[in-house]
Amino acid sequence: MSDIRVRFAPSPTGKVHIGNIRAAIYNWLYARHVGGKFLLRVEDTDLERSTPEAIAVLFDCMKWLGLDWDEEVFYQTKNAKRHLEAVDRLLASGHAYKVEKTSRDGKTGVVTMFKMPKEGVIEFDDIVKGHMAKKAEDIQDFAIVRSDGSPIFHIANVVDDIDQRVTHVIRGDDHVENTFKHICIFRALGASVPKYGHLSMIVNQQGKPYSKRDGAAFVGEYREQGYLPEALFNYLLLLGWNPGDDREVLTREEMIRLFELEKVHVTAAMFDPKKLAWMNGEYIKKIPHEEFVREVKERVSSLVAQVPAHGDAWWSYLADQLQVRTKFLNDIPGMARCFVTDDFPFDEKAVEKRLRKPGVKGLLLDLAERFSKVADWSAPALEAVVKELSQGNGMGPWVHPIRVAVSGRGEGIGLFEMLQLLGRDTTLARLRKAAETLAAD
RNA sequence: GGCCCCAUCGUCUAUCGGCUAGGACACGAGCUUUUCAUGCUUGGUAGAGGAGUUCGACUCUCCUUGGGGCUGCCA
Repeated sequence: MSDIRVRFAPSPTGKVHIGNIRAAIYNWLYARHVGGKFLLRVEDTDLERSTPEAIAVLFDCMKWLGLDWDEEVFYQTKNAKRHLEAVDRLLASGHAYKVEKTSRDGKTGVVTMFKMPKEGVIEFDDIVKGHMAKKAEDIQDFAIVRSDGSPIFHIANVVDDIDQRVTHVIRGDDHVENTFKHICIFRALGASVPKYGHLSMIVNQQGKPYSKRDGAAFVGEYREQGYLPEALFNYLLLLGWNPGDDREVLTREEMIRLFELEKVHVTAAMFDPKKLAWMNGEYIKKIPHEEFVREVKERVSSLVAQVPAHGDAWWSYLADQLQVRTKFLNDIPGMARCFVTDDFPFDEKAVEKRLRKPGVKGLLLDLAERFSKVADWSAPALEAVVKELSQGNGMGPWVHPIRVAVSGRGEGIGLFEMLQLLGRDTTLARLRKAAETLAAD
C-alpha cells in the first residue's frame, strides 16, 4: 500500500475520447502498480454539456474497460465554495486582483486574475518529459474567476487536487503550459505541489491530434463496432509504453505488474486501426469457448424471430468454426446468418463467379443427388463424396459453387463443416433451389 | 510572432557508447489447404541533415531542418 493518489478528471461531454481514456488507463495502471488510489473527478463545470446522461456514459465507458475507481466520485461543481474561498485568500495575500476586461465575444465585466511572479524560473521534473523550466515573465496573468462569479478551470483544478490530496497529476500533453501556472497557484495557496507526468497525444496519419474526422475517436464507438475492451485497453497502453521486451498481448495482471510511468514515451503516437484490429482478433481467440458460444447465440438470435432448435453440440461446433476467423464480434451475424434462416443475401459477385457458369446447374443437382445418399451426414463423409468426384485434381470446381449455393457468400467457415451444421434437408433444398434459380445450365 | 516539447523501418517500438540495428502490425513470397482465416517458414524497408566529444555514436553536446503543443471570462 502506498499513499500515492492519482486522478482521472474528465469533463463529461457524453463522449469519451480515446486520448482521454488512455490518460485514465495510465493513471489507473500507475495507481494499481504502486498500490495507491485511483480517483475519479468529474469536471462538470460546463453545466450545459454536463448532463446526467453524459456522466452515465462516462461511468459506462470506464466500467466497460474495467477502470474501477477508489473512493466517492468527486464532482467539481460541488466544490465551488472551496474554489472561491481559495480565490479570496489569493486576493487577500496579493496573489490575485480584480480587473475589468472585455472578452473575445465582446462581454465586458470584472474578472479575477491570478498574478504571476514577475521574475524567476518555474521548474518541475516531469515524470515522462523530464526537466521542464520556464521563465515566469513568459507567462501572462490569467483569469481564475469569470465576471459572473464562477471559478475557472485553473483555480478549480488546483483546489480540487489539493482537496483530493492528489500526489501525482498524470494528464494530457496539452496541459504542460498550464502546469507552470498551476504550480504558482499551489505555492500561493501554501500547498505542496504534486508530481506531474504529461502524456503525449494520439495523432492521426498526418500527425495531427486524432479526432472524430479520422475515424472512431470515442470509446463508445469501439464498443459498438464489436471491439473487446481488453483489446482496446491493451492497444492504447502500447501506444506510448511497452514492457521492455517483445511481449505485446498482456494480461491485466502483467500490465499492472510491469507498468512504469517513467517508461512512458515522450513522443506522440500515431493511431493504427490495423494493429488494433489485429489485437482484437488476438483477444477474440482468447475468449473462453463457453463464453464465445454464448456470444454467438446472442448475436445470431437477434437476427431472426425464431432460431431453429439446436443442441449444445451444434452451437459449440459452430462457435469453434467461427472463433478463429472472427476479427470483430460484429462480424458474427454476417457469418452465421445462413445457419439460422433461409433468408440470407446472395453476394452478387460470388454468384456471378461461381454459379452463373456453364454446367453449374447440372453439377449442383448431381451433388444434391449424391449427398442425399450419404448415410452419415458428417463433414468427413461429405468431403469423401466430393473427393471422389474430383479424383485428386482439387475440389475447387465443386466446393466453390456449393459454398455460394448454400451460404450466399464466397467465404466462411470450412465448407464441409458448414454442410454438417446446415443438415441434410437444408443443404439439399438450397442446392436444388440455387440450381433452379441462380445457376447457369 | 513569442514560449515549450519532440525526432529509429509506412506505423507502434527495442537499443540505456560496441549494431551484422531486434520485435510486432501492415505488405510480398512460400508451405498447409475446399473458400476465408488460423498456423508455420520467409523477404524487403529505418537511426532527418550538419558539426563536435570519443578508440568507437542511433545512443552524449550544439546548430539546422521538420513536426507538435500552448499563447481564452474552454477544459
